[in-house]
Amino acid sequence: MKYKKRTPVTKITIQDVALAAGVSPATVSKVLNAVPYVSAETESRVRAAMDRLNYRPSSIARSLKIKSTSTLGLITNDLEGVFTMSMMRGVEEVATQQGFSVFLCNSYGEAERERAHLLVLMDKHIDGVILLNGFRVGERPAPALPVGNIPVVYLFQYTHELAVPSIIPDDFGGAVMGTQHLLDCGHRRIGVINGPANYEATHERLKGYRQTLEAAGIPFDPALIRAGKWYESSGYALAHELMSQPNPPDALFCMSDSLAVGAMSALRERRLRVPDDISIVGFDNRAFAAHQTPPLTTVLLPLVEMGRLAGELLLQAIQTGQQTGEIHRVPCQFIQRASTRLTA
Amino acid sequence: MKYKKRTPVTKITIQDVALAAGVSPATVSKVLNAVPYVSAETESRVRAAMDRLNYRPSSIARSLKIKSTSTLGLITNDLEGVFTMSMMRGVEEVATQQGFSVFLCNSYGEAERERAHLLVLMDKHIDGVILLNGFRVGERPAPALPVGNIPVVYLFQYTHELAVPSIIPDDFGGAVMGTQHLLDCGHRRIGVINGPANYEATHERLKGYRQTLEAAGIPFDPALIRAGKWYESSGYALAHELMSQPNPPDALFCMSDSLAVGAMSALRERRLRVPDDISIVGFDNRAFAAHQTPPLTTVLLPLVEMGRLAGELLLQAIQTGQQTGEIHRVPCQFIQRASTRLTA
DNA sequence: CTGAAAGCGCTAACAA
DNA sequence: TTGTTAGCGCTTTCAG
Repeated sequence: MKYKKRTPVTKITIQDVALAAGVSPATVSKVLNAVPYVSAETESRVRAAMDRLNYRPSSIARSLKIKSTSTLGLITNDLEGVFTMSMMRGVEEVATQQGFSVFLCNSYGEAERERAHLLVLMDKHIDGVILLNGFRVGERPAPALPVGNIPVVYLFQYTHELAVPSIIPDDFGGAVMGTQHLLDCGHRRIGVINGPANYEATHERLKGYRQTLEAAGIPFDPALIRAGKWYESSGYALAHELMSQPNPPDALFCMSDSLAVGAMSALRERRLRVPDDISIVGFDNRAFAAHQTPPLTTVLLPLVEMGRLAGELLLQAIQTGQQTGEIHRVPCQFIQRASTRLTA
Repeated sequence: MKYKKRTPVTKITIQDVALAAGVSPATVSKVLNAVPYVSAETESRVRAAMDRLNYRPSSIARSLKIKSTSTLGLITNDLEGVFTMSMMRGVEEVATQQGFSVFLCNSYGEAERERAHLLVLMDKHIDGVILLNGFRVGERPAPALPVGNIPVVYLFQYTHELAVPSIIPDDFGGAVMGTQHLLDCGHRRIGVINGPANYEATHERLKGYRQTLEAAGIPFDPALIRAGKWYESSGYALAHELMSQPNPPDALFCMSDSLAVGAMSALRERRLRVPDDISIVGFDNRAFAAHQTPPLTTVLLPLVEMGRLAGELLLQAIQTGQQTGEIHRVPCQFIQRASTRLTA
């Protein structure tokens, strides 16, 4: 009776519930937030009123009061990049699971747009932000706008200007896996078709290859190494080059699945059967890898897992209020399919 | 590793600005919202105070008052689908441009998750929602949760249960373009490699092909038509089938770029040069189409444009408060590259 | 255990 | 033109 009744046709508020349950709004708030010291009897009466009225608390009003929105921002520099999606999926997954929503923002790689997004995100009081790179792992500067004390994580990139977590794949480890598998298959002359030198990944992967080889007592032979673009056409051309040498490789480690597809097509032209005559391993585990003939053995880039980790680290930072400037290298995963096999 | 601890920071409010400018909060609000009848002198004083204090209004507080958040929800059933990204890009583009933010939600195609997302989106007071399909165009039921009076648009899908706008590509028109081009090149026996029958697109496209042929006075020959999966391997197999017939086609219209890539590889095996011996046209304009050898002539699926339209229609509905249950077919676009050419 | 009261930061009548 | 006054719907001391 002491609480003003409001028109029930509009939004149902905590007041309405209080009135219906014969308690005060404060009490309703308490059951809403699972605050202890509410009698079971009162609680059930309130709960009953809530779902009788079909009550849904307003996150806006709540946010205004508690200064937190259960919302995070995801700013990507490339919404078309081949790797972007999977990482986003991982982020969305853990965010949703923990009751957070994610704002999707595309900066197109432009600082000005990033600034603008950061501005509105901060106005909207997001609790944290992920800066996602869709192209290639690399270093980048601080956010285009000082984010004050809101937590940040770098995904598929890293920075030294801020003490925030970064998440990148373990390219080195992935190359070790691929190389070791080929070694285990009995191959001794393993050719490499790599990507452009301006990707850190190409160096990491080559290093992984080289180190694994040397650990197995096999000398590194520069004649077996080629590099070009990441595309199929490059794989095609370089495989031909590699195979037309006097002492050609008996296996090919292609540092992207596209490269591998191109190489397979060259191999086919040379009447070499995969995997009978030559084994081939790709990298990335793109969707099409499984649909090749034969299905491509490859090294999975742990994109979804990286996205998940990004989400987890961000949520953790939001909850604990602190974060460390650590670089997390997420391990790759070896995917055995039919383009490699044990040699006799 | 360095720890970054977050320090509490006192937010600057409209009060602070009012105080600093020697006016009332109401007046500051007025300049903020460009309400007329504020003297130029006062306005500039307020503005000065605002940026001296580095003031940023709280959208939360504002939203609570005005009951609108300049935010929309985007719920996709597939965050890995090949078409999803481009559509999202279009949506994000127009949203950002009009000062809206977009919440990214993945339903994984499950009604329960869609419901859950819708629930929190509505709690967060979004102004509208886009239901995006990442797989294939098709009909679907109403949203998994009654959305009351908030505007909805269906993207890459449509419904008859709700009078809301739907946006789909004009597959028929796209097929007409591809076929007409091949006709213009001088081809008369145009083979078709199609996708699975459980995609509406395959029927629309075949219809476009057939109608264009007949309009040109060329009888439809079922022997020239093949269908299978959308994958490369299918294109490869079906191209072989088609070409091993007594009277083989002199051109191939593949209803996806993947199919076209597979077909090209079969053609290469048969020692047929593209485009010298045979022309080939794809569909979709996936990223890899441009990187084939030769670069693939194809029909662009207008995904980004569709995303944009979805955003525009939604924003329009938000502004006008009304929407119509119309199905918008966005035209495809012909992309000429090097896999087709005029025959002598 | 429950409720009254005081806001969170902003907007919108209505006065002045 | 500008300021006063009420809230938007919720949380949170602090009394009772």
